Amino acid sequence: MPHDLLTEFEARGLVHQSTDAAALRDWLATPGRRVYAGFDPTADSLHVGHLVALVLLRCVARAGHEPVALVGGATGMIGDPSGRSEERNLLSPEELAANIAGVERQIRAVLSSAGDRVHVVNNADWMRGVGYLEFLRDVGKHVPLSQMLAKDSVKSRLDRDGGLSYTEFSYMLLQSWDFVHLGDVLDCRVQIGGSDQWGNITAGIELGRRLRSRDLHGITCPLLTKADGTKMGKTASGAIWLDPKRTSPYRFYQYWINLDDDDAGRCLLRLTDLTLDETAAFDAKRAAAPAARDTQKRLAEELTRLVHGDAGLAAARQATDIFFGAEITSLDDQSLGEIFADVPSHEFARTTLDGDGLALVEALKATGLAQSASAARRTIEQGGIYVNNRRIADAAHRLTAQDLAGTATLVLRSGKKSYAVARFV
RNA sequence: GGGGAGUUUCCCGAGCGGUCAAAGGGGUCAGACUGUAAAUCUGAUGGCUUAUGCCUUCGCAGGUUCGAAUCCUGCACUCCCCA
Repeated sequence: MPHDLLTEFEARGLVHQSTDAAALRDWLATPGRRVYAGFDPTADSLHVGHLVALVLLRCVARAGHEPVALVGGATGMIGDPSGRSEERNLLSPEELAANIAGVERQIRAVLSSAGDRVHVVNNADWMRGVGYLEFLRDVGKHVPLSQMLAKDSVKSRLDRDGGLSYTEFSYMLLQSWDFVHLGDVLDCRVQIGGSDQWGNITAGIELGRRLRSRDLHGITCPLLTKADGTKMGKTASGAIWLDPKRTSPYRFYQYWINLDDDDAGRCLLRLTDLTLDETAAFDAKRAAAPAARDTQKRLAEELTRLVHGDAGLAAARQATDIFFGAEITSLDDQSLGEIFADVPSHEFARTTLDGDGLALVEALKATGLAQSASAARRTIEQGGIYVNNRRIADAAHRLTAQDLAGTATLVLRSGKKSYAVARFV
């Protein structure tokens, strides 16, 4: 590592706010320091928005320190009001348990390259046994209400109609205590998080000072946004998840491939392992030959491998080759099944192909590629429908055995990127 | 409590007795161009066995009329002003 961690973060545009930089550098000058980031199990999978924090932790490991990933088994029961405009619904214990398992697995997978220097902890492990009265006396007593009320996350909510419940208000105390506790047991003194976590982080720092006379530090990274101002990782059809069951490796890969030039450049810098020299080289290539989209390809490759492994990347690439390739003529069902595994599919009775066959319009409706028969007809007439990547412009077209790509499968496509598989069994 | 304004198709917003499945914009979906980009341009955008056809839709329920999103009555909700 040519630089210390903080300099590295700064060079990659990953610092939004931080506590005293000199003190931070000083503490991080010793290798093997522990730095933590928390992840609340609000769903059974993390999404792209969480990727930044994970990447930060990976960066921590690369810099010779030890990342601590905290899964919020306890805090997840409460719900963080930060950055939220409305009160959260509480999760059931079953949901929570499932979410914790899913999130923890993903964290371990993404951080696996850092080996045994990674610590994954769950704050439920130390919060479970803490009694309410005990907590109020040991922690609550040391947190001034004036400071809690001054936090933006609290203020903005109090100004709203919905307000905020005592439960969510207390969230800050739990996270503060986590920070102090990790200082106690792991000598972890730095917390990193998204910019919306600044209030919670500083609350923890303050508690550490009061309770332990300990110097804690915090860094927040800017929210990743796209050039158009929207959040990175959000699409019209929802978030991009890390769980392949929610977002297939192919769609994950495609998300990055489709980023525009500037966004791709920033993501390469912020989300990948590439050295600064390497990212600079990509900047140059992009300026010289934007059409080659080298940046997008490398970015998609790096991140898909990080999240889905080599196998996931291979599948995504193979699917991409087929999807954006020529007419599909001779592929066996097995390959088709694998390549299109993540594409919506629909089964029809084999006999529907007999005689006149199955109306294309019906097939489009059944697979969900068209909302209604009318919509299907319109799209066909506008030249937007393809069977096995061959355009069909006749709205009255009927599918027969001749249209099969494999022995029992054919591939439907609407527009450039929406696919569906029809299987005839 | 008194007075006023409003509720239209995914969203905003026109329409104010027939020519209204309803202008315009946004969004979305296709097409062209291109780099699986941006911008731009074109078309489409309630449903149906695709039909100068039928059905559903203009807050809800009734009514007037040959005919209503448009008029009347009641109800619900929203907003504004005066108390």
